[in-house]
Amino acid sequence: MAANILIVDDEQAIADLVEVYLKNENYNVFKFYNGRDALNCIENEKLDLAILDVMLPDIDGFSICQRIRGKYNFPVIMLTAKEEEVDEITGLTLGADDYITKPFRPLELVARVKAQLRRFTRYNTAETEQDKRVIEFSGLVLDMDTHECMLNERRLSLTPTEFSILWVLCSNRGRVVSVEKIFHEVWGDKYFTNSNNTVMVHIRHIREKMHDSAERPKYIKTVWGVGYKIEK
Amino acid sequence: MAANILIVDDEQAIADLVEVYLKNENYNVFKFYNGRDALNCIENEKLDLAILDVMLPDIDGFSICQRIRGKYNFPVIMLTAKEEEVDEITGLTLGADDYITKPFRPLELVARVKAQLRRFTRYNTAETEQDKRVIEFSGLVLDMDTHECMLNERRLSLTPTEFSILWVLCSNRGRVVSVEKIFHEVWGDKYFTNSNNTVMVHIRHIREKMHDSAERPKYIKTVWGVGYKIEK
DNA sequence: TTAAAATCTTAAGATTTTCTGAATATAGAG
DNA sequence: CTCTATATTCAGAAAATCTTAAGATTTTAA
Repeated sequence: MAANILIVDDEQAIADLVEVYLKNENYNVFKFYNGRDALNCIENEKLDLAILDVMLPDIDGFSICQRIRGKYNFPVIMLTAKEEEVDEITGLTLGADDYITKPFRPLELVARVKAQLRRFTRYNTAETEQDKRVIEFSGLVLDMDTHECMLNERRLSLTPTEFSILWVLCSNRGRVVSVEKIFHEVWGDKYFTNSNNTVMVHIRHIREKMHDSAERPKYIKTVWGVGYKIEK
Repeated sequence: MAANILIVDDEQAIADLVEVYLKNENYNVFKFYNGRDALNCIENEKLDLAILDVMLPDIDGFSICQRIRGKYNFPVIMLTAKEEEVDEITGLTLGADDYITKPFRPLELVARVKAQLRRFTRYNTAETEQDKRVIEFSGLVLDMDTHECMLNERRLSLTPTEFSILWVLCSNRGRVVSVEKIFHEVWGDKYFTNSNNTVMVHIRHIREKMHDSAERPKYIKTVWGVGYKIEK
């Protein structure tokens, strides 16, 4: 059975985005644009995790978090705008299990959600490849927590974007991943444009660091007309 | 029971085309040329999927998508024209489950629709031959996701068009497929002309890669005056 | 706060792959 | 044998991908 997740953010675009990515992972999503409705949901639904924006027009995220802590026992992830960094410590001490600063990568959000759910054994049962925070196969090791990447004992220093792209490719290995999908996963929809080759340039850089070549690639293969692929 | 699918596009030709292909797959199609009528349909019909053009004269696809997200729980596929201004598109595609850029192949559209419907278990029950994304029989394996093709353990590297044509032949195996039908499936009606032999050339290339010959073909047989056929 | 470094994005052009149409050849039907 | 449908070949056009580099932006360090 899928976990029930609450998302509250008065920025509807953010809440909607989060909803899409969570639904994509087959979670049940309860979405609200204000604190009042969220509190109501908390009382009436059996939740497994809550994602709360700190700044809400009516009841702020901290208060909601405290309310949850008082009566329930499920993890809470706080969303904070970059400018509110001062409050980070406060939020944590008030009992949030994790916090994410906006803007965030869908990939990152989903990874954090899974990490929190994992702490509650109920959802440990069928851990798929996609749920892992460390990917390791044929000489390649990727660690989502540290963003470290090792290839045959050699350490590749990847930039955040490069790491994210490689992560997407690796967590879908054996399958072809379209450029569109990479965009979707790494940047999120709102940065989507049709006419740029940003992904390609990053792929190029990753290949370079892997000592891989486009013409006869050992790792990242080009599937013409479809996308990129890493062999199983 | 067949799924209910909404298609909205102010380019009537596109909407009509999509309608034809979806009806061909026995879906119930609700077709509209503007956003207002579409919204009305969303409220009154029990939909299973929506295909929305981003640029509509009255209410844009993005708004419709948000409206759906807010109240319902079915997948949304967005249609975007490649030529559309980047600025217009940025931010407009938020929240869709998949994207297809125009022009697209009917085959591709149908495949994406099925992929989305599959995510909703309700329609998993009676998966027919046509719904599959992998075709496998007598030593031949075609994978729609990766565009990979294996013939007796040997890997054929087909171009996108070649793959599409072979897919059409295989998914209709045992039956003769006319050149016109191949055109219809792979390119869509509007590109159909009688005065070229493009399909033939592609068939030739496919046969070559299969080590097949026209005079005594093992796989793709020529049915004089009718079309091509792959034995069951 | 400012400067330096790292990273990201964009754009233009090069390269590679794929598609198409024309010319010509071959094979089957009547 | 003739007519027509299908096959073959190939070259130019079109499309997708790759490469490079410069400028913009963000992060880090002083």
